[in-house]
Amino acid sequence: MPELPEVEVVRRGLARWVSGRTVEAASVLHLRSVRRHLAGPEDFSAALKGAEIGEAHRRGKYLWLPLTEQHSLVAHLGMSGQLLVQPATAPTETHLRVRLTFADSAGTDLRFVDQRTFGGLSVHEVVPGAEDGLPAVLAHIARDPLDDAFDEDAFHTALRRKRTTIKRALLDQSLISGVGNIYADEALWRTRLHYERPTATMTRPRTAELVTHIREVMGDALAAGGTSFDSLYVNVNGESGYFDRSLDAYGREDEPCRRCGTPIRRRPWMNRSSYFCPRCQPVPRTAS
DNA sequence: CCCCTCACCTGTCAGC
DNA sequence: TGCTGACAGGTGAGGG
Repeated sequence: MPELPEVEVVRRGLARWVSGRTVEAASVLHLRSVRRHLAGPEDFSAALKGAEIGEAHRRGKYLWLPLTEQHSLVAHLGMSGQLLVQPATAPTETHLRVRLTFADSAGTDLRFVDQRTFGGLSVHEVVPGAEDGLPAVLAHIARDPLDDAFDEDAFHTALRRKRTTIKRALLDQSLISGVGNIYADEALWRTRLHYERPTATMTRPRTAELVTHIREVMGDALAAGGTSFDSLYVNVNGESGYFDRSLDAYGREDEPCRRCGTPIRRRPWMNRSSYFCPRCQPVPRTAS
């Protein structure tokens, strides 16, 4: 499942292999993959036809490519999405949903492949005056912690104001973007925070520590997964080597905590799972 | 307004 | 062998 580091790898691949090219045609092979393009698939294809693709941008797990001064193509990979630059002659993937062809002689196309169709592509209006072509529909997404413009003070203030728990807050994209279930558990383990810690009890130094650990865990993942983009493939798959080697909490139920040896526990949480060390990350004394 | 739950989607795997 | 259900989880609509 692509999280921020994987999406950043995709962004770099798009920048290298797609930016600057002119779209010849866009074919929609699965309606659900363009459901966020409210004007429908024909309008989606028409908006892309003949457009010159601009610089590749990312905020959290969203990607966008400016098409004109007023419109950008937005991509979200969801749970299983991939953007692949393939030789035009390569066989059609089982879950190919959208294909873009280009008006040049490079001989490659851009394919959106998505088994579970949680992700999608859509064209949206740009925030007026936004030089990076930021689509208005993404304006509410907070900066991510790898972004120079990430505002740690504002994040801390928002945490203090909320009456919720820390892991919910980490997954709230309007507070901080790019953190998914896996990196939330990893960062909380590194910070020795229980996932149900009330956000209102966070101190400024504790927030700073947490943000540092989020940056580190994402940076480690980017370093481990960032080697494959220098190829013909704009590759994302959840099987990056990082996941196999470097996780301390996520997916390690009953395995010993790498700090204290206590078995890692798994708890059902919001229709998913939370993994934590019951000794390093004790349950907060108060639940409110 | 704020917070929480759940639908959406498909492939894999454990258990019967 | 074949069926059933749990699980994976980002996002946003809708309910309380």
